[in-house]
Order: sequence, then structure tokens, then C-alpha cells
Amino acid sequence: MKNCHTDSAEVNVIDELENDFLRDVAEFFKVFGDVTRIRILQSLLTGEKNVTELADLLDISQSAISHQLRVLRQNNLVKYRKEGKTVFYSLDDEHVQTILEQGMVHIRHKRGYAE
Amino acid sequence: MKNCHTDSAEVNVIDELENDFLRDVAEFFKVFGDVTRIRILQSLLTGEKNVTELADLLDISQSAISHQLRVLRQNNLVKYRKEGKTVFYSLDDEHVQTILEQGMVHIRHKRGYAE
DNA sequence: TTAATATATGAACATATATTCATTTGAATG
DNA sequence: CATTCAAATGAATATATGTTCATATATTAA
Repeated sequence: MKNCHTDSAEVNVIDELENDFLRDVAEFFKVFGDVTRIRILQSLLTGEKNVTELADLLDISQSAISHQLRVLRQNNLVKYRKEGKTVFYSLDDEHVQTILEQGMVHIRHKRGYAE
Repeated sequence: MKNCHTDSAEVNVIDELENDFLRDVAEFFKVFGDVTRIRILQSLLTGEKNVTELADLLDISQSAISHQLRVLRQNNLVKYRKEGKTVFYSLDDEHVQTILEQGMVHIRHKRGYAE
């Protein structure tokens, strides 16, 4: 007799789904786990910016910025808007902002940075 | 005449502090950016577990678990308690739990997993 | 003390990832 | 159309990271 928790084949299926899910969660956090991307995201907290602006502001090559923006795009952390030749990026939703700010608050408290 | 925002040397000092801070934030998120560590953390949501338990439960070698627990320890995501030869690990504080759950909720919604 | 068990650690290896450099695409303008 | 400017992309390289394997440490039991 089987129930929804002890049948081994069924549990394996569930485990696989769970593992896929956790893999995605890890991938999601991984995107926040890079200084360049964090700096980009933090810059976008104050509003949309184009690629050149970001490169100048952060003193990082246009190429590096562009590569990282692609990662951010692919993971839906930013959205963009084209206007002529320039592309303006901004944070995708408040979820992103919330998580970013949570992390910043955590480190600020932990390391005792001035508020 | 200088003020607290335009003096270039002073700004550089501020930038350095800010960059150090953002580096730490990225490091912090990086810890969440690995499936094994996420699986460990998720397992600890239901309470403390020892190393062997985790290795069995997650079907990951004792060594791999131990290496990752070290990373989690060094970043204050978990704390531990020794009892004889066994070491019990648990989540450090609710901050960790909050961020983990935020990420899981985000992915669940984004990917449309069943609640 | 010897054996057994739980955990930690170091070295080696394979893979992933970020940056640079060169080039390309695409849009506006002369 | 040729040029210029903004952004994207591909290849190459250097570095970081996770796992395995072998071994060490530490605690308990025989």
C-alpha cells in the first residue's frame, strides 16, 4: 500500500522537482553574488540609467557592464527600455529591491557600518 | 572651497568604503548561490541537524557537506553545537531564514510552482 | 591502548565565471 | 551612403569555486 510520502518512485519524482526548485533558488541568489552586478543594481535603486552612464559611474568598461547587464536581464532582475541608440535599464520589480536592501541591511548591521 | 560631497580625495575615501561595503554584500549573497548550501540551509529550516544526517538526507558526501558547512559557518549563516563526537548545525538567525524564504517565494511565484 | 565513529581538512582536479580585447550590430546624423 | 555613437557579443584568458580522495583530529567505547 502506498501513500503520497512513502512510495519510493513517487518520492524520487518529488525530490527531483524539489531539487530543480532549489537549483533555481541558488541560481537566483548567485546573480546577487557579484560586486559588479550588486553595484549596478544599487545604482539602479535611484532610477533608470543607460549603459554608458553605468560604465562611467562605476568606472567599469562598457563591455563588462554590458556582459553583466545581460546576466541581470536573463534572470529578470532588470528590465530595459530603448530610446534611439541608448538603452535604459531599471530594476525589474520591488522583489529585487527588497532582497537587495535586505542584504544591505544585514551586512550593515553585521559589520556595524554607520547608518 | 570644499563641502562633504565634492572634494575629490574625500569622495574617493567614501567610494572605497562604499565599494568595500558592496563587496561584502555580494560575498554574502554568494553564499546563498550554491545548490548544496541552499539545500543544507533549507534542511535546517526544520531544526538542527548533524553532519551525517545532512549527508544522508541530501545524498552528498560527508566531505562535501563539511566543506560547505565551513563556508556557511565562516559567513555566520549557521551556528553549531557539539555533543560528544557529533556536531549539530542550525540556522544562525532569522535574518538568514527571512532571506532564504524570500528567495524561495520569489522563484516559486516566478516559475509558477504549486504553493 | 586500540578500535570505531563523527567531523574536519588539504591537495588536486575539473568546471564555472568575470574581464578584456576586438569586432559587430543598430540607430542617428552629416 | 559613410560616419559616428551606443550597446552587444564572441573568443581568450585568468581566477574562483565545488567536489573527490586521502588523511587527520577528536571523542567514545572495548
